[in-house]
This record gives sequence, C-alpha cells and structure tokens, in this order.
Amino acid sequence: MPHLASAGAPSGDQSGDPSGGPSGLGLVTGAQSRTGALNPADLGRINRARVIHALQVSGPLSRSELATRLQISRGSVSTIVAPLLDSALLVELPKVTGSNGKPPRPLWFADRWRLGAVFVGTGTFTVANVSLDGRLLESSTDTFTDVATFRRRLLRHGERLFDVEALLGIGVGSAGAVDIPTGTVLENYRYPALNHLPLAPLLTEKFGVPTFVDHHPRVQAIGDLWFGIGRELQYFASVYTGDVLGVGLVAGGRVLAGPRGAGGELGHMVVAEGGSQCVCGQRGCWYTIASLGWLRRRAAELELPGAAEVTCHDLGQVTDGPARRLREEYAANLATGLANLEQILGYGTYVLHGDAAGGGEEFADLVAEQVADRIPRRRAEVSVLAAPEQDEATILGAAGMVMFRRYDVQL
Amino acid sequence: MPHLASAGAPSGDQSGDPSGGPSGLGLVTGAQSRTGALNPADLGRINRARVIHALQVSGPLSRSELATRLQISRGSVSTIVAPLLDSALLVELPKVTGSNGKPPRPLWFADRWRLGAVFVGTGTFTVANVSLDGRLLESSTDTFTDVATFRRRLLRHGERLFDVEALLGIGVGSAGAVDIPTGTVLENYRYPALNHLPLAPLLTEKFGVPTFVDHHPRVQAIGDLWFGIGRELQYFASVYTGDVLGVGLVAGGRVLAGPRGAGGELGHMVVAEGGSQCVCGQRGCWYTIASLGWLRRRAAELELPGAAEVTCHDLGQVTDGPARRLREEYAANLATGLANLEQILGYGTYVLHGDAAGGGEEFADLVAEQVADRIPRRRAEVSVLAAPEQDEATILGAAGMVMFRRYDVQL
DNA sequence: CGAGGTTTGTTTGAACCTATGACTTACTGC
DNA sequence: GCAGTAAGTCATAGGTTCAAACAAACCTCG
Repeated sequence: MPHLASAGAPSGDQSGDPSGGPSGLGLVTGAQSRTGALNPADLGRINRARVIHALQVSGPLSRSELATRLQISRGSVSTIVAPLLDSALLVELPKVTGSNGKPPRPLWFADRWRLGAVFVGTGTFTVANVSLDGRLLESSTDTFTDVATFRRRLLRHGERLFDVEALLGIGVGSAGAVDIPTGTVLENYRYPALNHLPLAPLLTEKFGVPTFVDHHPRVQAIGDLWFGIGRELQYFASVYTGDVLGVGLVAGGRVLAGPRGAGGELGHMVVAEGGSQCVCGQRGCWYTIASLGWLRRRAAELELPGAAEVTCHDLGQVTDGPARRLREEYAANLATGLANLEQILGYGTYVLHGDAAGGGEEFADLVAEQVADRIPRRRAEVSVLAAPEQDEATILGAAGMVMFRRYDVQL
Repeated sequence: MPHLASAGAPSGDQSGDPSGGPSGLGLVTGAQSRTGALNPADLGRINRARVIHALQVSGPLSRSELATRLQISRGSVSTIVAPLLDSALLVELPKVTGSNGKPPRPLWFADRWRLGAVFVGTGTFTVANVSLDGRLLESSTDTFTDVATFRRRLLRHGERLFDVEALLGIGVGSAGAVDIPTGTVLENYRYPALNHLPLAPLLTEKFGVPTFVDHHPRVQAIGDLWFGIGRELQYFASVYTGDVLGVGLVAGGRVLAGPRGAGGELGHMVVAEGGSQCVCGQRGCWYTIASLGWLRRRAAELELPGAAEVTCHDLGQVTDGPARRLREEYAANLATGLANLEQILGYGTYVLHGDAAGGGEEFADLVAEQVADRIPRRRAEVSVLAAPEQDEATILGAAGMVMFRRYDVQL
C-alpha cells in the first residue's frame, strides 16, 4: 500500500503530514488545472476530498457508511482513507457495539489539528482557533483604525491563539472586496484603512501555513455550507444584513465566485430608481431601504425610543404600534431585494445573517411571505431561514475555507 | 485496446455508435452521480469530454496539439481519441504538410452526424438541422396558437429536416419556464398554450433520440459558449432583450442553472419600486423600462414615425433629435439592470441578444459606458458585446446542448 | 458456552486509466 | 541520400476502483 507518509511530527512539506504548507497529501486545490485532463492521481485526490466533505456534512462515519453514501465499494473506501489515517488527519473512533455483526469503527477528524480563522470587519476584527470538526475553541475581538495598528494587533492575537505546530492553515473573511488569488484586500467600503494590504502573504509568512482570503459574505456562505444551516442544501443564498448588504451564493453544493472574486455586493443593486441618495453615489440602492442604517433613521422618524441603537431583534419584542409596522416595512424592504435574487437565480432558499437574523424565525417567515408575494407566478416554495442567535457562520466559514481550499478539488 | 465498438451503421445502444440513444460511448451525463466518488471509467468519460470541448472551442486539432492544450502526453491523447474515432464521432482530416517533421493529422467532427435544434418562442417556433461543427444547415420557422397545432407542425418540420439515421439528439430552447429533468414546459409567460407539454418525451418518442429541453436564455448562453462569442470566456452573462428579458449565466466555463432549472427571469427584477405597473402584477420591474414594448410605447409618446414597429437598429440609423435621445434612454435603462447583475455577480462581460443586439457594437458600447457609470467603484472593465446581426445563438445553443448534455460530464 | 447468523473491514486479482520513454513513421532541407 | 525534426504508436509501469472471497468481531439463541 503506497501510503504517502507515516504519522509523525508535523513538519516539512513532503512528509505527508497535513500541516506545514499546502502540499501535504497532495490535496491542494488548483494542483489540477480547470481545463486540463485528469489523471488517476487526480481521481484519488477528488475522492479523498469527497470523503472529507461527507464527514464534514454528516459527522463520524464508518468505512461502510461512507461506502453507501459515496456509492462506492467498502474496499475502495479503505484504500481511500488509508493515507488520511496515515497522515493523522483522520482517526478511528472507538468501536460502536450494540448491533449485530462486527462493530464499525467510525472515522473522524483527529483532534490534534487546528484551523485559524479571521474575520475582518469595518474597524473591528476577530481571530479564532477552530477545530477540524467546526468547534470554535477560542477567539478574541479587537479594533483598529489604521493599517499599522491592525497589523500589529492581528499578529499579536494570532501569536496568542495559534499553535503553529497544529495549524493547518488560516482562513480570512474580509469586508470589502478581495483579490482572491493574491489574498489582498482591494477595498474596504467604509474604512479604506486596509486597502491594498497583502493579507495572505502577511499571515503565511508569520505563521508558516497557507492562508486563504475571501469576501465576507462568501466566507459566511462557506460557514453555512460546511458547518451550518446549509449543510444539506444544494442551492441557497447566504445574505448578510446590517451596516452592509452582501450575499454569498451556493449552487450545486459549491460556493460561486466571479472572476478574481468579484460579485456579492448586493447592497448597491438599484431597486428604486430615482430614490434616496446612497453613499455609493447612485440613487435607490437596496442599501438605502434595507440596511440597519435605514432602519434606525426610520425609527427616529417614527420617534421610537432608542431609535439610534434599535435592532431587528428589539422590534420583535413589541407586539403592536409603530414598532410593529416598522418591522413589517423592514421585512418588505428586505423582501424586495431577495425577490430580485430569486427571479434571477431561483435558488429558493435564503439564509439571513446579521441584523435581520436577530429577528429570529418569526421575522424570517415574515420576509418569506413578502418574497413569495413578489414572485409573479410562484412555482416553488421560497424559504427564508434565520441564522442562530449565536452566529458563528463567518468565523467558522473562514476556518472551513481552509478545508475547502486545501482539500476540495473544485474541478 | 478495448475500443467500445467498431464504426458502422448507426443503430443500437451498445454498439458504440454515437447515435441511437444516450448510452453510446457511455458518455451520457448523469451517469456519474454528483456527490458519489469517481472511478477510472468516469475519468475516461471526463477526459473524452474535455477533448470534445477543446475541439469545439478551437477547431480541428492534431493529437499533438490536443496534448499540449490539455496538458497531457501524446500517448494518452491517442488512447483517449481512439474510441471517438472508432465510433466515428471524430475523423482524421488529411495530413497537413509544409513544416518539418511528420505531418500532423488534425481531428475533427465527422460530417455524417447531425444535431436537431428547436427554438420555441411565443407563438412561433424554429426547427433546424445543425452539423457537429456548429453550422446551421437548414431551418424552418412556423407559428402556432394552440398545443395541437404546435404538436402537429413541430413533428412535421422535424420529419422533413431530421435524418434519424444521422441524428445524435435534439435540443430545445423554450421561452417560459421549463422543468429540465423531465423536459416539460412549465409555463410560457405570454402564451400559456404549451403549459405542461411534455416536450422531451414527445420528440424522443417520435425521433428515437435523446432530447434535452431548457430555458431559452440559458440555451442562448450555451450557443455563445460553444459556438459563439463567448467561446473563450470563462464568465459572462448572455442577455436576451425584446418582448421578454432573460439571462443565461456562464461561470467558470459552465452554464449555471438553479434547482430544476429555475432562475433567469431577469425582466421582473424590480428596479423602480412603485414605478409603472407591470404585466406580472408588480410595479417597477426592469421589464417596464427596458423591453421592446417600452421602447415602442415611448417612441409613440415622442411621436416618432413608425413607433409601433421601431427597433433598436432603427434608432441607430438616426443621428440626432428625439430618436437619438430615446436610444440613449434605452441604453441607460438596459444598463440599470445590467449594473445590478454586475453588482451581484461581477462577471464583467455581457452579451446582448434580441432587439438590443440590433443596435450593433456602437449601441453596446453606449450601454457599457452607462453600466460602468453605475458601478460605484469600478474595479474592472465592464464589456458589453452585441451578438452578430444574424443571431443564431439560440438555435445553435439548442444543438450545442445535445453535445453539452451528452458529452460534457458536469461533475 | 458454543454454534450460527450478521455486519465490518481487508485482501486479492482484474479492469481501466494515464505517464513515461523508446521506437516508428513521414516529411523537410541540404 | 542523409541528417534533422516532429507526430504518432507501443510496451511497461503506476495509480485507482471493482467484485468477490475472506477474516474478524459481535449478537442471539439454544
């Protein structure tokens, strides 16, 4: 059996250890070109990736369960997972007795590896340490106003949280546009402090592991897809609402990205031509009627108490009066944009994050109704889901992106 | 060499002949499940598909050229193409002398096979006979008002145009929504005559070849991608303008489709909330300001001569006055919707079909400028291309879809 | 406590695929 | 006619999955 390596101390690239650079196990994305032909080795990589993804989606599985799930023979599963066990990415859990026959040995991610996760927002950032099975072990949040402070604080938090011996890679979800191939921040919409910061090289150099950077809503979608509410969905849109409006699209179980990471800027879709002036220079952007800023301005107009700090969650606490009507207006305005997406893409499922998720399932249902009303001849159900109250999708997505990019052969 | 079959009379499924049902060469899409693991046979299918696609994109290529293009050894190309030559899908063209060394034998599609193509519009339809290299050999167009007439005339034209001995399959691009898996027309927006017509079974039964049905703008995008202006593009949107507004999206060289073929209904994206009443029941749809109907109503308001029949092409003939301004207004209105798409998806390239394409390159450039103005901080160029005057994208796309679905393993 | 049934995981030989490198073929140019 | 060059073929090797037989480990039941 030509295993690629033996288990052992994490160091070196060709040792087969999953740590220490992108070539461990030869599973790195992009190794196989998009248009070129495939060879048997690619086949192995792809199937190993499928095994990893099946585990991510379904939790610990025995070889036998993997075989049925991937429609493959038990024998093949054994040879597929052998190098993954050898390199200590996976381990065998204790046998599960209780049923007839030889007890299965579920396979699961080894506990010794860690994923680094970073979320860069507008003026704040979070650094976290995540396990392979998607548990957020430890995290810390800090602020910044200029690039020098950001650099210093980011690296300091990283040093504290990351165990470089165990780290498989670092994923970063960043507000504003990102150049994916180089991992550089192109433009942070409201805080230009980080423009042109080569984030991936910075972290790769410091911590010696591969780093992947992507646009925030897309990272959030990866979180939903790998660890969250979208694990079993093939098609959905992950929508962030709040100080910006963004979307990450998942089609056929993969996260879409435009060329060089473009797209996802949902907020400046024009839905009300000639409407209010937007910060972006246009008029009638969705942003002008569905952002948290709009909600608070409108609350102030209605003279609601605490208007300047009101959230969707707050509005849900009140059962009648102007707050109630504002909540409905908010739902309707959100629905306007989502209905447009539904017309264009027809994915049928929308996962709300950010402020709107604070409204919970009730609010999501309200939005769903409004979306359905706006689809001329509804052919399929439209469902709107709210992310859980403790929303870790983006930070988990950043971690998941490491798995996604290292182990998922996108083909 | 285990070739699947020898060349010969087209009949039977397991003979390896590419005709006669979807199992010829074992290349049919869906043979390999989306989530399951891959086996060596899948690998062969995928690589054969890549060869076919490379030929579609680049024209006749020798084994050696294919080898460099697919980053594969010459020897492997020989084994990959052997079954394709054996089954007479491809042939060797005469050797090309003139340079040093052994002259190459370019490979190209055999002339003996045909693709059936159907476009179903609102009240009209076109049937065509297309060669594998994308030449439209013969076509005829007819009208219908009810389903019985449509059935009768469709089959009659098919009988006249299709040589069932040579036919590899039939592709259908249909206005209105389509259920892709079953090939049934779900809903034709303006002419409900064909609702629930099982189009694919009808044609498959009559002509004995696999039939694939999809939504018109998506078929149009396939035409651009396989035979047209988008052959070398990885990301673009193929936009139809006229009596409806639709879009087919291409990302990473593949045509996107929502679950069960949903999406693509660009026209009823709301861009002017509270605007004019639309036929769909909403207000301010893009359709109400960018359709051909809008253009003609507006022309009538401006008292332009021949307003009721005016086209974008006509407007381009005039160089000043109200017609010129109307043309600019039309471009601006089209740009509103395209800019929204660009915000959401960021593909950067838009191919115009239908009425707007009649305005030619000049009009496309006008639209491009307007789109660029609407992208807050333009990061990359936005290019808008006009389909050629004799626009065969949809009918060729319908034919291309047969190749696409039969030979392209979508994975 | 042991036999029989059942399920899991491994082994083995075969089949399918591409890679490599040497070999053959066929043309150009001198 | 000979060297040079490039295209295509062939034989062998290596990677991968498959099918079926085999071994291991547990449960049930008498």
